[in-house]
Amino acid sequence: MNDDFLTNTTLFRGVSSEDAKAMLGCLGAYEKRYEKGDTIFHAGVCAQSMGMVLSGSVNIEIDDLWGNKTILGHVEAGQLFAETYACIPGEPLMVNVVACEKSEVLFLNAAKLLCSCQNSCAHHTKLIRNLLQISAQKNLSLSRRSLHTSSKSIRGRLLSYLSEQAKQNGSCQFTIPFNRQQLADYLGVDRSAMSNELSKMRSDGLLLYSKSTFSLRQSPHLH
Amino acid sequence: MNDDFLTNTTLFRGVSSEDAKAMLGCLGAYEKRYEKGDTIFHAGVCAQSMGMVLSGSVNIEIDDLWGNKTILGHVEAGQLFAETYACIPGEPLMVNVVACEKSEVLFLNAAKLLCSCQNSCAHHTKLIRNLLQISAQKNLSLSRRSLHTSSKSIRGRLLSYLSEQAKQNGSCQFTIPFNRQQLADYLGVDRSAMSNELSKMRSDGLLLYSKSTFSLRQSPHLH
DNA sequence: CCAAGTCTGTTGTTTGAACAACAAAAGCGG
DNA sequence: CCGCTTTTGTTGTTCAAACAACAGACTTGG
Repeated sequence: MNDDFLTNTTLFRGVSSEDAKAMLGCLGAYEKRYEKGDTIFHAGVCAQSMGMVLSGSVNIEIDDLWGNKTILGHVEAGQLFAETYACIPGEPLMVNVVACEKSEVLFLNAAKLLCSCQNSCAHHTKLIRNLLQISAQKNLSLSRRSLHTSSKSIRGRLLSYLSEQAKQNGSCQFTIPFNRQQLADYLGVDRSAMSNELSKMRSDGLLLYSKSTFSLRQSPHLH
Repeated sequence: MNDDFLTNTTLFRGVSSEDAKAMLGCLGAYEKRYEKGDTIFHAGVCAQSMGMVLSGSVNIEIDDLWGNKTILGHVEAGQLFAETYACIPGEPLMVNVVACEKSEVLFLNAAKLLCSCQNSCAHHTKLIRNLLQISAQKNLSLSRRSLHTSSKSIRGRLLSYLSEQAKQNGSCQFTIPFNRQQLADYLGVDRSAMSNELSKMRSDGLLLYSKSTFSLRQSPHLH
């Protein structure tokens, strides 16, 4: 792990690099590596720890009884996952956490983070404040997915998602963190139907793309 | 407001009734009344305050460009809304908050709650911890909706939602907080198609219902 | 470099859900 | 109590998306 990796994460923002490292012991931290496709947390278990992605990235997924996979979110280096469950001890996960690629994860003991131990860690309060921010952000990203899946048509969902990506990147050209199957799972539609719709949208002059890089044309707000 | 209303809310849990009341001034609190259907917060605005439902209930909704309404959640007396936006100053709401019925709302200034003013309010830290819990819970309820809308069929969505309601109520018979239109908006399906599917499920012997009260039969896990 | 596997795009078929329109029932206010 | 509004249920039609099957492009590792 890079020396100032932690200070640049949202969780440790405002804590010096040395202090952050010192806190790791107090938080029962340990690292682990995963290969692409490995399941880091299985739905149903109670997570003792929350995870911070050190490298690579992971997806938050729901698999229902009928085999549908739904991707709720994508977590990149520096970000947390399962912190929700960490804040509600005893709550079983309703999602799977799966490595998108070769990844390293830092686990932090949730109980230790939340308890107000007065000993070594003067920064506990800071961390809890940061965690509140992170939780609120996660709320937004869950709401955002609901927004993108609120349209009943594939085209509507694609436009909703893609125009937001463009906005987030501050450019009409951008690369998304999903391949076709993952994008389909995120938007809750069939992959082949989605590929088909993308073609139509291209021939309608709405956008260009190759692989995971998209380029939106002038009027993505029209349907 | 009842004398020990606040102490029984998740936000003020652990704070005495007197202390809670004393803090209200510090939090810039004020009350407001709404009629059924009134919009409390409009999407796009930046909420200065978060709301606590004192009586009645409100829905969190998304209206997309094509007129689809999606209900993300239902907030009852004692619970908060817009606290996500309170934690991320400057973030515009992507949802509408609409009164489900005649309701009273207590607004609390977000900035004042989050700042660590050392003056009167010794309980700020407590409140922030409670807010973290609340945020995590809201995360769960958003994830839960994603779970219930992950099936592509109306029946699958209904079964997912209804079996969870049964579990939450600890009984096969329970009353849901939605009417048909609201349930359809929550599950992201057409109301009439949903009514139709409910009839079929009844004649298939899966459940009984009248108005908003349902009674599940033995095997709600089959499709 | 080649072979095996993965990812993406294409097409045709089928189906389930949206939609529209209406009837019946329930709730509400005067 | 009666008329008006809202809610719920029913039916038929239409259409978009799921599904299945496949071909070509792209990766990857031996």
